[in-house]
Amino acid sequence: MTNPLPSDPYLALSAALQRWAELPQPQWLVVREGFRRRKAVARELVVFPGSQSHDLLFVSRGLLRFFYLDEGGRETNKAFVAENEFAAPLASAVLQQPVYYGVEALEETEYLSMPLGEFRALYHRHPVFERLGRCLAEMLLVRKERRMRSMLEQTATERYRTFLTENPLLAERIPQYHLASYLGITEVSLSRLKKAL
Amino acid sequence: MTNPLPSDPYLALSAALQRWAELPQPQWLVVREGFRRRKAVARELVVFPGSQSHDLLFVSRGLLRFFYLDEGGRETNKAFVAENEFAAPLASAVLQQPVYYGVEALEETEYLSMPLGEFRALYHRHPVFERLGRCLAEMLLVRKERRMRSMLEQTATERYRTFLTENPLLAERIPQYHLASYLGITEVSLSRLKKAL
DNA sequence: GAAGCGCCTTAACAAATGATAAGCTGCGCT
DNA sequence: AGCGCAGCTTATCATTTGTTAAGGCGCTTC
Repeated sequence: MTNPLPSDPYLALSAALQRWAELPQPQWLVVREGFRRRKAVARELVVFPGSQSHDLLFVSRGLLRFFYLDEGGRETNKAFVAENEFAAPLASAVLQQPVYYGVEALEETEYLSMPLGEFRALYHRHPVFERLGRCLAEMLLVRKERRMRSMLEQTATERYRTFLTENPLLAERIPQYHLASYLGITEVSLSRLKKAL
Repeated sequence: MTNPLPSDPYLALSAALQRWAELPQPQWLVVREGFRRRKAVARELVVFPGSQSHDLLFVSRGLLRFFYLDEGGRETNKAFVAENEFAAPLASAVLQQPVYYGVEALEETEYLSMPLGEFRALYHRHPVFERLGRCLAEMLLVRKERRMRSMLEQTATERYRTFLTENPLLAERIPQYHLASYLGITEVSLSRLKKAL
């Protein structure tokens, strides 16, 4: 049985943005205009690696997997982004490079998408947009900082345990082999250290 | 023989900021007022791990080493910051937590320091400060993104080679065992893979 | 129910890395 | 010169992780 009253993704977006800055109605309308509503079925490729289009994403339902793709064709999971979370190829945009990762939907996913160039152009229009941009960058930084520290300080086993405690619900939605890649090990190795409790 | 005309660190700071946004004279003076000039001798501890004071740093001469300190007392190098580079415990400030890393001068270092809380308070005073804050966060994000990708996709050997090609001069200023820690391996292991060319 | 597929586990072996200890080298100091 | 120390290397062995291959389990599809 699905939710009989599906919440408006734009409502969720508005709430998320308001947590960063008080967004006056006129400016909110500009943002709302920029974001397009999109859907992806499970296993659908949302962003193709090497894409020239940079999009700011906001997931309202479902789960996205972000992955690097090396020359050998091997994937390494970079992040998982679920409900009410943002994602953006900020580094690529700043450096004016094509997006170097791909995005795949792990479940049927509903999300909002706005060209990052368009969003960044707003910075010059009104200070509140600049603030949103700062908060976006800071949020991404905090996320990456936590991950970086975890990778440098912890062993694979510790990283796994940490992930489970911090994302108990999310862990059940992610296939083991994708989680392993995210933790920086192989599926076999993860299975092994799980057995060792 | 030292430089007979030592450049003004504030001049370097101004140039660095101007690269991010056109900073009008009055606002520049506010920033300049906030930054204090400091020096550290080689091996001096600039920031003690767990410190409650969050500082925005700008190195004008020398080299700083940023390191995590785990419960067992073991250090892991998080970053090296040299001339004309910024560093800031943005994640800690955003989450309102004590700084979870330490900073040590690897050489005699001259730097400018401003309380991060003071800097962030400026965001509400003028849009140009907000822009500087955004650019600061974006820069830190780009730096961390590159590092993260390198850690996930590359082997220790590849990371070492990459570091050498991208920072040939810096590599010679960093002791091997500190570089090893930065690369996520031990000093012994680095020595080993160097021999294997 | 048989076949196919996705996901997970297990086993056996190879490779990479850690831990510990010992020794080498350059350099500053007295 | 002799000493002490910091930084680097080397050797040895233990541990972790990767690789490859095989099989199990549940689910869907025909």
